[in-house]
Amino acid sequence: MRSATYRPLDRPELPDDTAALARYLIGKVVVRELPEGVASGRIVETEAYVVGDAAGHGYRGMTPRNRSLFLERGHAYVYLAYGISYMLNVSSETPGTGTGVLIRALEPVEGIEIMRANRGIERLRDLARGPGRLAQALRIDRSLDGLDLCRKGPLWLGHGEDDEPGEIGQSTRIGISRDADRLLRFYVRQSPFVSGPGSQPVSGQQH
DNA sequence: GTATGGATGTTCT
DNA sequence: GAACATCCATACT
Repeated sequence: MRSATYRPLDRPELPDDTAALARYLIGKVVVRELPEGVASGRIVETEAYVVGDAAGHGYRGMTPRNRSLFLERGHAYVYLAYGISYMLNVSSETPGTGTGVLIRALEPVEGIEIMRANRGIERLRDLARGPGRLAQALRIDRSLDGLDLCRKGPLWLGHGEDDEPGEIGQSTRIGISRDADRLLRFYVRQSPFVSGPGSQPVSGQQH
């Protein structure tokens, strides 16, 4: 695999609005720098947790766990879900807002053997299909919480090699109950690397 | 292929 | 005590 020379995202170009940021991040690249090498992947699925959203972790104010969500947009918010899986989020909007974008799935690009070792499985499609799997593949945990993702470092965001992510679908979010009807999940329609069982294009035909 | 239940940290009622 | 932005092993159709 060629060593990709990605350009980090510029904070000023990140959309202010959380849903727009979730849409914008599709096709961008998550880069993880580890001692044994670089692992990276294209973002194929995101979810927005917006202002006034009862499903958002920042909805009820700041706690020791979620304080990174209140940073200027483009910072990492990492938390442990169900005591088992880490989740990678990108903070959004103006500082103090407490909103963000959950990165739900990647198409592996670089360092695939590193991801296989971290996950303990072989199958390419399952390496980063789902937020917990993605974090495990890239060895993301709370030590990366609060990191500036717009600067090169142990974890950062870059532009893809082309800006053609493909047709983007929109649907309800997965695994939540509050504010569950809002179409705040974005994904690459034809990609096999998006997580199920969603993938149901609410805007499309399904009957 | 689908369905179900267990593991388990943090927050909230 | 219950809920939760999940994953995996196991059982079953």
